[in-house]
This record gives sequence, structure tokens and C-alpha cells, in this order.
Amino acid sequence: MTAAEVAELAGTSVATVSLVVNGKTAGRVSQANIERVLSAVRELGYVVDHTASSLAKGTSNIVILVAPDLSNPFYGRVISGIKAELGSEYQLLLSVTGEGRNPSAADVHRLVALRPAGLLVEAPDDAFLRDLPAGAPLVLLDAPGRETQAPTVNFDLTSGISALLTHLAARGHTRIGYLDSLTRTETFELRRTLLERGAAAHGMDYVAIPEAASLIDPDGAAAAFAKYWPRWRDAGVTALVCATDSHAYGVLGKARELGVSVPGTLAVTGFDNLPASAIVSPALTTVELPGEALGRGAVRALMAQRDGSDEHADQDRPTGPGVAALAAAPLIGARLIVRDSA
Amino acid sequence: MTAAEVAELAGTSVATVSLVVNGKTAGRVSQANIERVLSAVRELGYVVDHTASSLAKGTSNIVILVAPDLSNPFYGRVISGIKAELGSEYQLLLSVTGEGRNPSAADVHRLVALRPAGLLVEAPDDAFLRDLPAGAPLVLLDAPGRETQAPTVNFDLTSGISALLTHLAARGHTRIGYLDSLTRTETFELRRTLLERGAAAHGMDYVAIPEAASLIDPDGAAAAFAKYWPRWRDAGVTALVCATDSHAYGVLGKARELGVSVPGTLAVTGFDNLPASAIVSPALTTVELPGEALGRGAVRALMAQRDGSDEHADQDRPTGPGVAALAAAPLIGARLIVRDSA
DNA sequence: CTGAAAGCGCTTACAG
DNA sequence: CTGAAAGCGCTTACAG
Repeated sequence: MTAAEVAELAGTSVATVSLVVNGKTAGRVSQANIERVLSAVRELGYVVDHTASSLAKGTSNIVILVAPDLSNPFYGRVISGIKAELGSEYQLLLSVTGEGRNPSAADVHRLVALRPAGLLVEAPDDAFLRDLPAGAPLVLLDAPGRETQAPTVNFDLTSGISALLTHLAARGHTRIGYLDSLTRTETFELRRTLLERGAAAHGMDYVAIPEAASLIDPDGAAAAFAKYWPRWRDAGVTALVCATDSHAYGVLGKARELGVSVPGTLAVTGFDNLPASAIVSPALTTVELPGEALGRGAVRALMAQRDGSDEHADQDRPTGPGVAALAAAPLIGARLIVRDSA
Repeated sequence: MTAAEVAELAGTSVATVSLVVNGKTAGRVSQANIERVLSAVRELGYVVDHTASSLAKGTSNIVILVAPDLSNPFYGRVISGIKAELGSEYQLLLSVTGEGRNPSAADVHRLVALRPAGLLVEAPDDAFLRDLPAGAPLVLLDAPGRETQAPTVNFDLTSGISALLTHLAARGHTRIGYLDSLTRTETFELRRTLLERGAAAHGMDYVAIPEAASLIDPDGAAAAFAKYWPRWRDAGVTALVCATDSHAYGVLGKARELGVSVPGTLAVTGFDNLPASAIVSPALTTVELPGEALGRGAVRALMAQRDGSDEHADQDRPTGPGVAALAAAPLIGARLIVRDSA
């Protein structure tokens, strides 16, 4: 099924078919021809070949999301948000490396060879950003501190963590620990830093055990907790902040096994507010990170970029709405959900 | 960066460049030229343009996974399995509709317009299969009963549910209920059917409330449970099988709220064995469905299909290994994990 | 408003 | 073993 066959049936040229199926008829195709083509398209069930179209246009309608891992249910929400905001004009291609690894330079090039309409990169590292050839519009997700390298959409961790520390201090905790994520991305570095700096401001001590970290997975977190709990306990830690809810699940499970009472002996908190967090036992106190809003925000930033450069090209205006939208990109709110575990 | 530039630098034709970068040099390119091209490729950082290559070849290296929803953490595992088995030769494109809806005919055509190397479809419905234009190699996941329509990879629900019923009967239950999924796909139909038929064989009654169903999401399940619990209770139901672990989480949460003791008053079970299921309270008894193995199996079936038709084309042999592999496609084991909730 | 034609960057018979 | 050339199916100036 090709445009040539449609043209044949409609009695027009393929150029006209292309104009019609792409909706570029204004002042260029007669109403009569529009209708002929449309009816031929319907009759033959014609769909524009994406590959040929992309080659001719120089760009595809594929938007690629690069994510380090998908076993964390958190990403399901991000993807929902992206899909919802993207609409049916674009296709979402997912590139995952798994196990907290980042894509290699080869992976990056393979992605760019797809001529994507946009690249959405979750928690990129330096190597990724360095290897990335120019070309595709780029938006970073969950990459605090990289705002100068590309349009970025982030959570308002400062507020969320401040609320968490206030809550912990009010419950009488004076020494807190942190179970980190092994994926050393900015968002986790920032969580740790904010905790460390904020603790003092709230009259608490931050007991640092940098090795206490695991992948985003309850089993790994459980093992890490089993290993480091004695040190935290001996240091007087009564509240353990976990890098994600998935980490917290593992801690909760292992604590039960070890007979460590939560929140009596140890308060436990997470980040994300996954659906199961209200159901685990004890129900998890956590900083909610609305993944869907993050996904939506990322797509908006992508579109702003596209529109911005369009205007730029069309009108040679250095500060189009794209640039404005970018500068104004708001942080995604992160609020504390207090339940039973802390 | 094009093949022409590489050819220029290497002092060869673009045809030779193409042969080299595609590894089709055997008996066709001299060692000297191979090295010249390779070094030019390295120097220029050349990567084959995927779009142009796909157009010329007639097929891309994109494999598309069509999934109804991604908020269910279960799919994270399926995707991991697919990625792992796919290797770096192919790219995985994800197409999601969300909220348990299936892709429309328009979506389907857009997908096929990408000329995918393969289509992996999770829980397809009739409309999808009907609208699907021939062309791309197809594998169905989680589609019991559709084995005759396309190569399919399924869980061994029969064994898993039989084990579940045996366990429930041994614990003295005589009347069981089922909280269904609203996404009316084969796998859920089959779970219900096996439960209904199997109950009698295990000396139990199946109390049918067909309307008792929700999307795969704890909140929806909680609401459904709140609504139908009185009817189940009045009918003497002491064990409630939930369509997925996510459903069960909602039931557990709501039961606690309502003061329904689990498993004392009501035993609750799920399907999937998500990471959080060991941590929820009470820990969930569930039928484990290894998503990663499902993903791997699907890719193997896809490759078998590809190899099969290759051989077929090359040697005109009606029963190549592809066909054999297909017929032998084993069910993915589903085993019962007994914890505290039932 | 219309169509012939060039071009997007590759791959693959084909002739040598 | 090598390269010129056709072709993949579109899109987009361009001339009319």
C-alpha cells in the first residue's frame, strides 16, 4: 500500500496525496482533490510509511525515553504521564538498560540513528551527556544540578525533605540514617545532601554510612539493612530514611524478621509513595514524588523547545516562547505523606 | 555523517562501506578495504542511519511491545526479560494505552508503519488481532486460547491454580470468591474459569459475583471490595482469590479498615508475586507468575519464527526449526507461594 | 492549484 | 573483489 496507489485511485499525483495526508492543504489543494484523496485513502486503508516519511523529512515522530531501570514501579507513572501528554502524534520508544546501569556510547548512537523527534532522559550521567551527539531536542528528568546543560524537569526535593525532617524532629528523633540507592544519580545525591545539611538545621545528627546502599529493589535493601543495622543502632539512629519506597519495603521486611520494631525502635521512611506503600505493614510514611506529573512536565518542556526553535527559525526571534517556557519550568511538588512507619 | 563521507575517506565506494558495516564481507570485500573502511568509520564516528537502512531493507530493527498498562509493576519484569533476550541488535519500542484499554485500529496501523522487526503483544483482544495488517512477525503474550492464531507464550495457570485450590481446601475453606480484573483479557477469563471449574473438583463452592471487578490498581480494588464484601460474607465466602497482587493489596488495605481479619475471617490471595507482596501485612499468599521468563520466552518465539521463515525461504523446507520450536513452546511455570494471608 | 523531479541515506542485485 | 546504479516510499522546493 503506497502513496502511488492512492494517487492512482484518486487520479492525482503522489505530491497531492502527501499534502493531503499531512494536512498541508491550505491554499494548495482543491477541495475536490482533498475529497478524492481522502476517499481513496479510506478505501485502500493507506497509512503513510513512517520510515520513508522520516527519511524524507529528516526526522521521525518517535520520542525516546531513556530510563535506567523499569523494575521500579515509579517509572510506570512517569510513562503514563509522558504518553498522556504526547498524544497520538508521537510514538514513545523506551530504551532501558536495567540494573541501574546507564546506556553506553554505542547505545546512545543507536538511539540517535533513529532520528527521534525528542529524547527524554531519566537521571543521566556525565558519560551519557558527553557521548550524546547534537541533533535531537533533549529534556532531562530527575537531574537536579544539570539545568544548565539542557531543559530539565525536577521534583521539589528541598520542600519535601524539609517537611520530612520537620516531622522527624517533631517526633523526637535526634539521630537519623540514610539507606542510599546504588544508582549514583543526581536525584539520590541530592536527597542525601539535603538530608545531611538539613538535619543540623532541625537539631538532629546525620549518621553517615556511605556504603549503606542497594539497587532499587526490596531484596537488595533488606540485605543492606541486615548488614548495617547494627552500626546504625550502635550510633543511636532511631530514624532511617530510605532512598525509595522499594528500599523501605526491604527494610520493613527485614526489620520484622530481626525483631526490630517499627516505628518503636526505628522509624522508616521512603520516597515515591507507590501504591503498595499504604498497604505494607506498618504503612509507610513517605515523600510523594508524582511521577505522572514529571512525565507530563518533560513532554511540555520538549514541545516548548520544539516550538521555540520553530519560531526562532521562522521569525529569527531570539527569545521565543520556547525559551520563556523553559526558564519558567516549575518544579514538581513533593509532599510528605505521614502514615505509621514514622 | 553519511556513508558517502566514509567512502570518500576510505577511498572506496559506498557499496563497500555498507557491506563492511553490515558484516557482509565474506568473499566480497578485501581485507585491505575492510580495514580502510573500519578505520574511517572509527575516525568519523559513523553510525548507519537507521531510517534509511530500514527503508532500503524493507524492515527495521525495532521490536514493538504492545502492553495494555504499565502501572502494574509486573510489566517491568516482562520488559527486563525481553530486553535481556533481545540483545543489542534490536531496539524495544513500547506502545502503551493505559487504563486497560487496547490500542485502536489507528494505533495498530501506526505501529506497523514503523516496519517493526517483530510485534510482541501482551493480552490482545479480538479487535486488535483483526485490525492487525499482515507483515511483521507476531508473538502473543499472556493470551491463552489464541495459540492457533499466532505463536503464543503463556503461564501454566492450570498447575498454579490447582495448587492454590488444593491449599485453600486443605485449610478448610468451602466457599471461595473471585475479585476479577476489569481488563477482560484471556488470562483473567482463564483464571476465573479454572477457579470456577476447579473449586468443585476440590470440594468447594465458587460464589460468582461477575460484577466484582476493578482495574489493576489497589485503590480500585479496595472500592470494589468495600462494595461486594457484604455479599461475599453473607454467601459464606471465607477465601477471596484476587486477579492480581495489586488487587489483593487494595483488599488487604480495605479489610483492615473495615475490621475484617485476614486470614481469620477472610483468606486473601493474589497472582504475580510482586516484590512488595512479601512485605504487605499480612504477607500475601500468591501464585507467582515469572514475568521475566515470559518476556524471554516471547523473544525466543519471535526469533524462532524469523529463523524458521529464513530457512523456509532459503531451502523451501516446510517444517524448519522455527515451526518445531513454535510447536514445542513450553508454558512458563506458575507456582504457589504460601505466606500469611491464606 | 497541480505535477514532474530531485533528494533523503542506505542496500542490493548486477556487470565487470 | 569492486563500483555504478536502481530502488526503498516519501516530502518538498520548483516551474507552470
